[in-house]
Amino acid sequence: MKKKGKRCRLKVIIKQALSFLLHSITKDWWSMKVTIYDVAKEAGVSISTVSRVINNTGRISDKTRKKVLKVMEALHYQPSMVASALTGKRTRTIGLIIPDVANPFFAEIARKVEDRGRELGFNLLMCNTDNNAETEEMYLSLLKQKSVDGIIIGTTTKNYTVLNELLQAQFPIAFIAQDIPELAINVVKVDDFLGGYQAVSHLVSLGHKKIAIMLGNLNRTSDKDRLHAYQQVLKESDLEYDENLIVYTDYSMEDGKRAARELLTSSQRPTAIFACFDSLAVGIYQAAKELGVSIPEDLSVVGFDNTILSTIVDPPLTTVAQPIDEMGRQVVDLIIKEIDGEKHIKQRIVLPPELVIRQSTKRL
Amino acid sequence: MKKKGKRCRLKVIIKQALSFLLHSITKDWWSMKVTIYDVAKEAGVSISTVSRVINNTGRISDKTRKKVLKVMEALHYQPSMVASALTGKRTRTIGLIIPDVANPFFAEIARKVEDRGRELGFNLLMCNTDNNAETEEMYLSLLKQKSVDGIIIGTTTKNYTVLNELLQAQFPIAFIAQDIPELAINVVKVDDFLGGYQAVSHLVSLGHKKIAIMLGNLNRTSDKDRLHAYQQVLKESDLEYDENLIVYTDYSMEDGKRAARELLTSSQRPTAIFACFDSLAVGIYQAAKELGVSIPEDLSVVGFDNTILSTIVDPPLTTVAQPIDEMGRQVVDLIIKEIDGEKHIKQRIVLPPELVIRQSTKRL
DNA sequence: ATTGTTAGAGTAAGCGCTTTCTCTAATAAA
DNA sequence: TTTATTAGAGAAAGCGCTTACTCTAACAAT
Repeated sequence: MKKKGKRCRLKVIIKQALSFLLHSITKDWWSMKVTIYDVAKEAGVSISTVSRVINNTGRISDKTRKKVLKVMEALHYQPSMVASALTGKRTRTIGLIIPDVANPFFAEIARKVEDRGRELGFNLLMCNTDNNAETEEMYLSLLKQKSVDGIIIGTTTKNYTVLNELLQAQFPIAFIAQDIPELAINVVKVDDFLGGYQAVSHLVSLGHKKIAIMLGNLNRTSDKDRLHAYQQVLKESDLEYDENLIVYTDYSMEDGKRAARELLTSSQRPTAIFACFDSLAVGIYQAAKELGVSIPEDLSVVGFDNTILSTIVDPPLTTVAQPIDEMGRQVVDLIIKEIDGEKHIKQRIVLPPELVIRQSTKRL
Repeated sequence: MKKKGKRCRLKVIIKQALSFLLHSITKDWWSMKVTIYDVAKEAGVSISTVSRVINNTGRISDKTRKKVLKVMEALHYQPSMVASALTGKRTRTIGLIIPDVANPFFAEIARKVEDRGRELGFNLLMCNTDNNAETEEMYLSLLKQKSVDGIIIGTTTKNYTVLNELLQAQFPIAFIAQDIPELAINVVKVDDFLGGYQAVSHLVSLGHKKIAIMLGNLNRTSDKDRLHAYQQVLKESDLEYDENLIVYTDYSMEDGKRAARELLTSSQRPTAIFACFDSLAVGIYQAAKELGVSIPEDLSVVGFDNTILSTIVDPPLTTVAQPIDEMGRQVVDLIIKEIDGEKHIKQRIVLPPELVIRQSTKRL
């Protein structure tokens, strides 16, 4: 009575007083959290035995196991993951840091990641940062505080400090659609160079000579790679490289629209644009419509991502497909492999893109 | 040495041996999880004192507080939320159950909910169920096991059993864009009847007489309300009510497309369709395009939601706007109020919709 | 000078589990 | 029959924190 003092007070007294009812009552009407102690007492065994049947570890006689299981069911017992997390087990939760779920590309990624996570018994803590470094840093350390088992990052991190700390702490981290070449990290991404190459080649093969490229900032390796591809195709095709046709913007529709408006009204109006994200491409559609430029007659557009957007716009957008399904699946597998710690080696998985030709591009 | 046996072993020995370095070293290179004990020892106080400065409770002299804070910083100490959750404090995590983040409507909701949650210091555990009852039930109990502080539901639950259990257990729950009229629960939603009324009235005012409605299943109160509005407008306008113009489907683009194809090729082809979700409307656009039916010339379409989709399609979609921002904000506020337990009264918050007229509707 | 307060800080129990030991009884080996 | 094993289960420590309670020294009141 002294030892487990508090535990022995009101709660237990009531439980005991009513325990005779427990066998016949299946509904958890009383809803006082039932713990492993309650199960143990009710089953007449020790908590360690109960723990063993929960985790299916150690040796237990079949009779005991059955008895405990029955009681667990009768009491509607559900082990507290908080408690088990405290004693060293995983939280079975992973953090997902992305710029913005409202952006279809990331929404689709989030969906796939969650799906795979669920299959493997992990939940997703979703964090939107708008690529804001502070928010990102906040989340990074918050997630650690919450003891998530790992973090999947899809944002343009520049938080090398925090990141390095986590990395050094052996904290499981994996990047999706995003890379930091100078770090030994887990990455799953599409082959951006190849994707860019396919996109621009396609345009060139259609006879376009004045091809613009619209991209985010160069901190993103993916953007950089796509730009390099663009440059290389131009060079290989002996096309003139015009600085004015390189447009830096952000990643939203509005950004694309703004940039496109400028581009389309300039004296150097291109006949084709390679937009590094579908969302930018949509912005281009809108600007074009405003300006009476018709796609693909007056302007060919190639996007990147192959999100749902590309099938919705009119005309359907020719775009470079990222294997979002596969990517989502693989990051999760990657990070869980690291979580399980089976002498995991950090690796980069680069998946092939696929040019999906629809109706936004036309021979000149 | 016996009392805190394990705690006093290798880890602490190493820590002590190296403690003289701690003042000068700011990087957490050694990355052994630093606990409240380390801070206490380093600061020369008891853990309860450290706890007090962390939580800013009880009385502490300024001198002590400063000292402790300094050590916390030096050691890069971050309290474990798992541990504090076990001792009765909140996990500061709420669960969000929706059908599918890849659906723009829910993606936008998820975003707003997360934003407000972040402002208030809560994280979001995201769960996609595809409206599958089993998945939903699984999540419901999993979230409880993970001790989330509350659950926001945006799916068409039929899990009255589990739900009732949670409700009876006083577990904080709030619904968004979704209601179960026969239960006393927290709900934030748009006025579906009014929205439907606006949509159909608009169509009627444009001279349409053969108006179809496309909706999900009637388990959703929202769909039911919109249908009732449809019926009421028809009645008020003395228009013929034709069962064949009521189309039940699901909520995805594909569903909309399929249903629209049928509707548009039937002998009873309507001149206007009220789609209960933007996604369905987009499906209609696609079917219409396939069939050479032009919008709005041959067919007027009104959507519902006002997601990003409605501005992307061509022509821009006339739709009933849900105040997603406000809704997201309010559910979070609602549920947090219940979490904080300030004698919270369950309530339904019904927000006004707004008909946004774009170019998908035309006078007959 | 004596007693009463109280500010400031420490002690220790407890949260609900996991896990290492330890112990007992039953079975196998001698 | 005696001893060695071992299957099965309990005891107890510990995870990192919160908090009720206790204690002490300093100051105020008498």
